[in-house]
Amino acid sequence: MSKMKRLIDIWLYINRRKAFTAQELAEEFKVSTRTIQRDLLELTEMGVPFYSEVGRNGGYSMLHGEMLPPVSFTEEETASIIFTYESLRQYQDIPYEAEIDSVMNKLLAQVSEPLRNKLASIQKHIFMKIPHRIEKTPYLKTIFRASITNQILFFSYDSFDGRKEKTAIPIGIYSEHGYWYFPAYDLNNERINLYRADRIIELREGSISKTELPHLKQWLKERSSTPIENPREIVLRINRKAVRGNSNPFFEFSKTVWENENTGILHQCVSECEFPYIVSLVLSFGAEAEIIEPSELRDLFISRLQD
Amino acid sequence: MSKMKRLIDIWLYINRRKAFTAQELAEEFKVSTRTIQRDLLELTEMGVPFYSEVGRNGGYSMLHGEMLPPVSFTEEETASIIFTYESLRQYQDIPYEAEIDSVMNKLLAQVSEPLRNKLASIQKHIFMKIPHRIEKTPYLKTIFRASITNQILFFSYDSFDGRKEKTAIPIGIYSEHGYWYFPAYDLNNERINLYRADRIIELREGSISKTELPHLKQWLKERSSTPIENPREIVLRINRKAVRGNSNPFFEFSKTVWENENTGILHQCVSECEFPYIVSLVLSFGAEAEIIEPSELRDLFISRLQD
DNA sequence: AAAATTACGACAAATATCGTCTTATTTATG
DNA sequence: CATAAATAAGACGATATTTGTCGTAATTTT
Repeated sequence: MSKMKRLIDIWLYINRRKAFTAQELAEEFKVSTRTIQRDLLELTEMGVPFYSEVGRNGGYSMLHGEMLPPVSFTEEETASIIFTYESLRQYQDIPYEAEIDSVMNKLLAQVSEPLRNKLASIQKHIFMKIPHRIEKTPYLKTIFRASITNQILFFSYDSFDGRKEKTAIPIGIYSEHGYWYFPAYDLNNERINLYRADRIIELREGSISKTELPHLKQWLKERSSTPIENPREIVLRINRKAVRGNSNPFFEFSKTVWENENTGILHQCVSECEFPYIVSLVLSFGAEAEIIEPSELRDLFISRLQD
Repeated sequence: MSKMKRLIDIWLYINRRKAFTAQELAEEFKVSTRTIQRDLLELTEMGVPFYSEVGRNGGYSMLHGEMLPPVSFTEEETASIIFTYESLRQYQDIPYEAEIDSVMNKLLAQVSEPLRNKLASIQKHIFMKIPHRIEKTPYLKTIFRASITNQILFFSYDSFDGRKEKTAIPIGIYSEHGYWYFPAYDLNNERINLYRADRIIELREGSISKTELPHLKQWLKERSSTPIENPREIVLRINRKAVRGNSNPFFEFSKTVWENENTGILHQCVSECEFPYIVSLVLSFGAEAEIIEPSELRDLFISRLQD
């Protein structure tokens, strides 16, 4: 086996354990410990991050969170990384902003001039429109990290009815309409509440907790599969053009039977507590929508109209 | 210089040019041409993509679109790639789906078990809520590629008033509310129109065009900086809670003076042609908002209410 | 036909690598 | 405080690899 191959194999091998000795590697790779020492010296010079402790019970240990073995991408794979990075750049705050920049530099640094231009031009041809938010979310990365490690966070929260002190373990972060939200297990009332990241005024990191918590995706899934309370069938008459111009997800899940060129009858099953929302929606359509059933919804609509 | 270092340097060197000869490299690296030939043979075996042409004016040329030189990332940088990939996964369709998978595999393949779990758990703690769309956009990548290379596309488009045949050059793609849009230079009417990617029924690729076109970001910028036509100052009285619960970007750019605990006066400058939209908005607030000025807007509101 | 180029085999010289041995140092353990 | 188990590193000869030179062949352009 060539030396070059062995060096890479040693690199891979030591990456898989957190500690190792020269002897161990010598047996694994069937060379003398002296050779291993020389190899390790060379890997150090190449920037592979480990340190040694001399003496009994000594040995080598990986420095964590450092360089991983090199990977080689194709042009299209590199393009995919640049594409996804550029897509997320529209957010005011995202975790890993610094890392995104350094990855970008590493990828672009070593390619040829024309390819660099080609890859850079990807950035000019992609955009994600998200609502622009002025609120800063400086704690986003801390929250995200805490959600992965189950870390307790103490924070002041600017809630609906004033500032409050919270002690909670985040279970993940998600974005919607340009805001970042994080459900977190509140240690005081022992349930999972939803917080908005930009409403944190001050934050302190606590210890790692052992509590078993669902992760974000489970939580979202459970939440969306909760059966509708007080389900009610509603029927609306709507104008085709109104629906077409509207990108409201309400229409995605409803069934519409078209009566003629312009109007149709829409059936949808919603919870009774969503009636006020439906009324707002129909109001915003003006003359282009009409409530047919149930009569309570009609009444609510009319009383709102009179207000 | 060790052979390993020279091989990597040659790799980097040849990536920066599209063609080279053995002699040229021999002079550059101060070794014999025979050694260079042997090095190139080895690089070929390692998958570095170039081919040779024998004879006078021959030499080596890079094959483009293959493997790039290896890069080594830190743990956090790897995490950032996984984070951004996972964020975009919510989209029904994105370009580079296959490449995203293969990058993911390459990155996860070589790390140690615990780190792999740690990186994989990133995926469980991040989510981007975007409106779920059922419409498929199979041509998205083709459109995106065409926008980079200035390629002409022929397509059938399901437009507002029926199916139409189009000949256009896309200048980029962007997403909004879960849909993908692409402005494209229409060769028939010689202007840039906006299309929605999922409304393409059939698509054929044409030749590369030489036309000088603005790219997406320029176009978006010009579009947003177009001065407001018929600017009008509007004044609303609104309820604080209503604004708080609403994530409408309309409120981001307006100035609100709070009269007391609950209500405030909002000033905003909008184009006259947006009046119908403002009326919808105020309607949807019901009793929680009131139009103060201008009187035309009030009248429009009242007439809409009567409808 | 000549020149420029890749392709590759053979062989000896140059260089690098490796194992063994050695010495020194550090640290934990009993 | 001696001992065992580690790293650290120098010296040196044996072995392995790399390199340069030379030679031959093939291909392509001029």
